[in-house]
Amino acid sequence: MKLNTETEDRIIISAEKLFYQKGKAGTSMQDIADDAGINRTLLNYYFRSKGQLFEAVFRKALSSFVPALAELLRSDIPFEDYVPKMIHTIIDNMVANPQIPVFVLQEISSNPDRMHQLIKEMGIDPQLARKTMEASNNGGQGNTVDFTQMIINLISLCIFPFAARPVITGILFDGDNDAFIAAMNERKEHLPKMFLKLMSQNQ
Amino acid sequence: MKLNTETEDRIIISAEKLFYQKGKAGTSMQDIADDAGINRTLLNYYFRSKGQLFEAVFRKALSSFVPALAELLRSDIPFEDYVPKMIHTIIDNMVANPQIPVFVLQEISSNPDRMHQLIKEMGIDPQLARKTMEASNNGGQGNTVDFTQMIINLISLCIFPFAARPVITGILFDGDNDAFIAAMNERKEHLPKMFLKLMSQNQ
DNA sequence: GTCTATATTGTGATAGAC
DNA sequence: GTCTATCACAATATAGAC
Repeated sequence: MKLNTETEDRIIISAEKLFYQKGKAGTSMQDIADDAGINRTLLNYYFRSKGQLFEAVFRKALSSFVPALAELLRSDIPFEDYVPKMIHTIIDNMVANPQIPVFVLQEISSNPDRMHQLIKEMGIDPQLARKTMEASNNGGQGNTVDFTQMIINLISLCIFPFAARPVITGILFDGDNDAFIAAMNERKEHLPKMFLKLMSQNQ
Repeated sequence: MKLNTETEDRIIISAEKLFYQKGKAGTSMQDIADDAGINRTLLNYYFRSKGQLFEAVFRKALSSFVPALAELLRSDIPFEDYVPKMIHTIIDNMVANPQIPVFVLQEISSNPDRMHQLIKEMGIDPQLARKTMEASNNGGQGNTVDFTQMIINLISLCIFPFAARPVITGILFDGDNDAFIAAMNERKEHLPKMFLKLMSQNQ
């Protein structure tokens, strides 16, 4: 087709950059147009409204990491087998797009009502999730509570450091962003070891 | 003094509520005035500008949990001794104010340049933090790397669940917010046990 | 301290020429 | 597809009456 879809791409790229950093309300259509180097009205031509443009960016952000999380809940292979794989997947995703966690969490926090709808769209069935949790937990003494906590631990350990990246880099790595990234990559080995130790003791 | 400072308090209360949920740009002065049930121009009378009102709210939010984190980095008692205390302190703080993590992280993400200034104001010396980390780590084989990771783990495990509260409540607790809070309180016992196991094995 | 009125600028969105 | 011109409205902020 036309090579002119280039314009649409530039809009998306600039919109992502600015929405990620400043949020929806903190970014004006003019800001995006300026960043993309195009006329402001073209944003309306391609996406009709700011809301629809934001929606496109938000969905794209979700789709970049939700499938991995959904698999975590849906999979029926033993928990300890896919923990290392999940950790690698999530952290690699976060290193590639460190701004997404805060962006998504802020949007969900602003519009909590969306969660129901989003959970459906993401193909996550809470009932199934719970069933999976209980089933996977058959080895131990039936401590299902610990299993729920384990999932919370897993995503917390993988995602939070990126949500708090400026803080952690500033305080623990003296502003050195490369050191932060290196530490995150180390975590891909560090965290699985941790989980293995915990699980070998727990059952 | 005058009981009329009541007005100022109502402004702060409404501003916190709205800024926490919708962010700075997502909240208008009119929104705050309406929520507080007062005239819009009174906001300017008391705080001069939206920026200064936001600043007051932001500082107050920081001061609600930064001291605890600062102590975590500054303290010279052995790591394993104050881990349980820190976990209790942080989680209790988060239960009382679950919206603060996203609020603060979003603001810092929007204005990363502030970090330098904030670190100074919070009384945290990165050099001292590192020294403390290395000193506390004298028992083991000099694996300082793991110690940095441990601190990241500690704050991740305590704070992230609250940043992702709507997501976790929606997916893991079927929308039941009380169940979420209960799980968070359980974590005050669960997490210290976890850390004890890890540290007893690590050295 | 609290209100009304107003100044000023910014914003999202559309119509219509090219 | 891209631009200019324009609209309606919302936003922050201030001046001045009470």
